[in-house]
Amino acid sequence: MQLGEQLLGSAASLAGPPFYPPESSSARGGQRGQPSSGSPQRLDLDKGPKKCGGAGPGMLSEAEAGEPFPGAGSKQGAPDGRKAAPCGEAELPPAAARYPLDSLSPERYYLQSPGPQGAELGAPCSLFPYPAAQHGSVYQAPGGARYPYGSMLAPGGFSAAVCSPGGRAQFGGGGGGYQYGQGAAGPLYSPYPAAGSCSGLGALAVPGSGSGLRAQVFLCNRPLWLKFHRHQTEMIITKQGRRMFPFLSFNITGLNPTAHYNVFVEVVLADPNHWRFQGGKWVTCGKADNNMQGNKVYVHPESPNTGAHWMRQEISFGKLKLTNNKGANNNNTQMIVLQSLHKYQPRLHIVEVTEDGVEDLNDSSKTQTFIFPENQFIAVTAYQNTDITQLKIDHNPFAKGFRDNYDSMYTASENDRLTPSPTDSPRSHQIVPGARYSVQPFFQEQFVNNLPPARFYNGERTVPQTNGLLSPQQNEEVANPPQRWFVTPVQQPGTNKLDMNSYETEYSPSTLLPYGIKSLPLQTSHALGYYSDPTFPSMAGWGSRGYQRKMATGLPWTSRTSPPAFSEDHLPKEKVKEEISSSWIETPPSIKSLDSNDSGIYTSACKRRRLSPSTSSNENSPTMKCEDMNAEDYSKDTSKGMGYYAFYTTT
DNA sequence: ACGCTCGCATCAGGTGGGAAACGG
DNA sequence: CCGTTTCCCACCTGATGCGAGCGT
Repeated sequence: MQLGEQLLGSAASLAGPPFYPPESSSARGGQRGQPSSGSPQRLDLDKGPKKCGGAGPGMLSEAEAGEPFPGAGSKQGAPDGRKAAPCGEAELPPAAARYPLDSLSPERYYLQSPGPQGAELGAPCSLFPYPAAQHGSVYQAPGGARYPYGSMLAPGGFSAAVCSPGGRAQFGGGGGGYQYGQGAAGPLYSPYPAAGSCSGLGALAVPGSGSGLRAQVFLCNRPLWLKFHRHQTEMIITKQGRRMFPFLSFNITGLNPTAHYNVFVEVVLADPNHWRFQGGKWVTCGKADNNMQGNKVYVHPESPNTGAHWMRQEISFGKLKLTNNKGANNNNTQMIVLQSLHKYQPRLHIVEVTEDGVEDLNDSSKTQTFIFPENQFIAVTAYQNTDITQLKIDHNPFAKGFRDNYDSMYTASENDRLTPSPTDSPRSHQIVPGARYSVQPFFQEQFVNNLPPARFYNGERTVPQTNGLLSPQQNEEVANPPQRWFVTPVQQPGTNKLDMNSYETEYSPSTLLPYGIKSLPLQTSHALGYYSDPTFPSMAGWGSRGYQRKMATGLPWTSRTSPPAFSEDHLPKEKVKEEISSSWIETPPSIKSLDSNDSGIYTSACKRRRLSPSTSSNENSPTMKCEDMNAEDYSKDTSKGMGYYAFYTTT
């Protein structure tokens, strides 16, 4: 409990949003009758909804501005994928017990970043750690104590969204605080730096610099999250629990390789409002019920583990499930209990612990919290916004059954078309200035890519699609790299075809590395990801099985170093190549041959789906092209798509 | 005969849609 | 009556098991 609270507190402080005593909101929450089902407590809402109307616009805009992008989802692969991992998900991670999640944050609100759109999505900064400095303003919660926003932030300022340990003290045990923030206060807390403010990397905290190591976290599938966020991400919650999609996937750097850490995600209210989808927009209506009880924390199954372990590969929370069933939470540590129609903010907590997993509650400096505003989402029992639905269908492999056909993807309304228009699509990249590519998130492709699996194989896919897929905003990001994106991996000449074709090559987060990162031998099949071993966590949505399968084993995994220097310009292509090449993921023993993978996926796609004649999967299909593609070409393409990770750092 | 790889079948589980049920 | 939640459905992915084919 304490830990949880502390964490929260710290997080809050860093995030900027202060924690407030839950009083007001909690009171209402308690009234609700059926917490379990999560139904939005109508009591409060009832009145609220009507009110909403008015509030709508403003709130909406924020919501719409969307920062949300979910990313979760993967299935088995993932967690399990890391079979090698010490802790099985099935088992209650030791750490889990330690974080009484229930007590943690149910009542806290996370101050939502105001989210100037520009700042959020478009701002190049978004990819960078949010500068703490900008959060300097103090947000005074109604009746609450005031917490300086960024007070906790590292001096360097980068911690945008990061909560520093020190913050805990401020919150005292009171459990209660919550961060507020709804849009109103906007400017105050947002972790988002003012547009363009993100100055440079220089500001970034360097791991190890200063007192104590400061971790830096990258949101691996950020592009996908952003895409959802633009429309205000929605996450389905069900009694049995529903996986997030997109799911949370991070890359961490800056940890002490030998120290042990618990890594867990906490989901807290992003604002004190109850939301309702009205008139095609999300509007606030009434107050949120912050009394909702239930598990709010999901401890990564591999916790505790060494810093080296966490930094070695991508850390995915693909198995994390969201539920509205209070009753299920105590027993099920894989589920986080939420309330429908409430906006939530996931937080990543990294707590240094002893080898046996015991944390030092007296040393707040050992806790670091990272918040990515684009991860905000509204919990729903049924999708409200069709744009979100379409995004889910287009990107979540398990929802392929709902894709009429690939063509449809292209025929979708321009407004929200998820997939690239003919011009945007795959080949558009060719037209796009190289500069953009460089910035372009490599990973984006993975997540953003709407194309059917078959398309994934296309070697070109990486770059091209990315561009095409990017929404205008995203494109902007590309143009002005919001955060730092890492260069994509380059095909290694020596690798086999599979590798070439494999997603991992292109998409695997692992492949994306910040400059200067050194590769480490990959031990486990792959990142802590949840998408099956083969699959990359970050791939969240795609079947990864195939691709991974024949990934060359033994390829060294590259660990990331501090990002500071990411600018593409600074990255020598050669170096990138090296890194990429060295970043291959090791293939899990269980992995089958590539052929089976590829063929399986690819063929199945062809068989099952009607491929559009013009944009046939073949055309885009990496399968063919990838093979032909030489390493160099590949590297070019990949190098274009640089970043994938949103990078946050605590200081 | 043994081991390995590949292909196929099967199963478990995830997904959104739609209709029904529920509750204010 | 309306909004929300729940349940069931068809479809899909991914993991696994089994047998066939091949090489040693």
